[in-house]
Amino acid sequence: MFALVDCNNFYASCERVFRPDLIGKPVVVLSNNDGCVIARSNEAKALGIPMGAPAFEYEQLFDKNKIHVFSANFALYGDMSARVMDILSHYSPEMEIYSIDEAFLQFKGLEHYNIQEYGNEIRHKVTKCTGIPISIGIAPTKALAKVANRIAKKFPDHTKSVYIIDTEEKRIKALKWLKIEDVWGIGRQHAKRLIAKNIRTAYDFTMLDDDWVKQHLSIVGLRLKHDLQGIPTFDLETAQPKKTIATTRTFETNYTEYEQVKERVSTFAVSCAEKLRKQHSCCNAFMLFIHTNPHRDDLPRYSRNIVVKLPFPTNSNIELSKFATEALERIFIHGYHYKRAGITVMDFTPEDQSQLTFFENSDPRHIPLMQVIDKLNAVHGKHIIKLASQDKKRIWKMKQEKLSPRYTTKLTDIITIYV
DNA sequence: TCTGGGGTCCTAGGACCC
DNA sequence: TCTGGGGTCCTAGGACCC
Repeated sequence: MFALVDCNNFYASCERVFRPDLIGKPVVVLSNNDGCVIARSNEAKALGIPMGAPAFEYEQLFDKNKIHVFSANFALYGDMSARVMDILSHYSPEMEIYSIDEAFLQFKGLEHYNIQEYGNEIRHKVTKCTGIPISIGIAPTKALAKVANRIAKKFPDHTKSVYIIDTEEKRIKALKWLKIEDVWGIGRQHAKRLIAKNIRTAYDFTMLDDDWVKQHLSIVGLRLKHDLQGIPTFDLETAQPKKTIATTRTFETNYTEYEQVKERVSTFAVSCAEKLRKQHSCCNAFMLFIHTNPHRDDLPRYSRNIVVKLPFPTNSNIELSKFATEALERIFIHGYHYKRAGITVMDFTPEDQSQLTFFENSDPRHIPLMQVIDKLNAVHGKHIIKLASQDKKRIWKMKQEKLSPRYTTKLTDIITIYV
């Protein structure tokens, strides 16, 4: 059996852990730059705030309904996630962390356990130790565990937030209940096509012909169909090193000057280099993009990206920053109002086996240098050491007007308890 | 009028997830 | 005025090999 454990309204729940006065009240969390809504408590959902709602359009609604608004506090969410995952790992040696707020557990050798009680215990433990409410779906396959989780979430009173699909009757009932557009792996495009064919539920989908599914939804869709039929098709996946790593940001204001954009690009390159070193990879290529605000019709639009193959693999801040700013020179055009830029590094080789090339190589002195920089940044705070091309005067800042304290990761932000 | 039969690798685009 | 930031996989088609 697989269990899918999912934290309820995760970011909103993290904020509430340290603000218990907000329990039962509407809470939303905004994306970077306080741009749009990325998490909502149940009360906020009930008030009709959609996922991705632009904050500026909903300001009045927030005020009118006394909705508590938070800027994204990823330091807090990442730390709370680690706590939840740590607890979950005690309940099964086989676990896949699927996202910041979800994990699959595989249950083996629990045939003589009462699975329902086991699920209740996990739920109780996580809530007690972290304050984060969770829902658990348990079923013979991963896709069905996803379905069960949805039921647990939708009917918390009935299920006590733990639902098990362990009979054919339950499987069919669940699939007939689940709308096709809510099936894990069926996105907008597929849903549209399926509804046009009068496939309205997950059950209808499992009744389709294999060949048709494969032809229209590829092998991915066919595997999903089998998994929903109760034939185990998806295995637990172990953490793999990433194949691409990106750092991209929307700017708080429009940038018109090359120097402004160059500073951001240099910082994105450094961020990618740091992430590369964390997984002991070097990149052989990257993609840089810049574009103007696509939502503004009154300003001329410009959007370009450039893929650069490197002469040698690297994960040095200095080299990557240099290549990135050189690439920027090639696509930057004066006169536009730039709103967003980003870098994706790709085509990785392991750090310890980068091939020396004939003509040009990564500067070997950068290896110990980067080690020292990483160490200093780890001990003395993020980014105490920067390149001269980065943000000396802090010319940029992110809009974060409603940021909560870093309760769990910064000593000065720790809560005070009055006894 | 008739024009072979295999492969591999790479890339762009499209779909999906959180 | 103000609209996020990451990832994965698959397929088709083109370029190239013999």
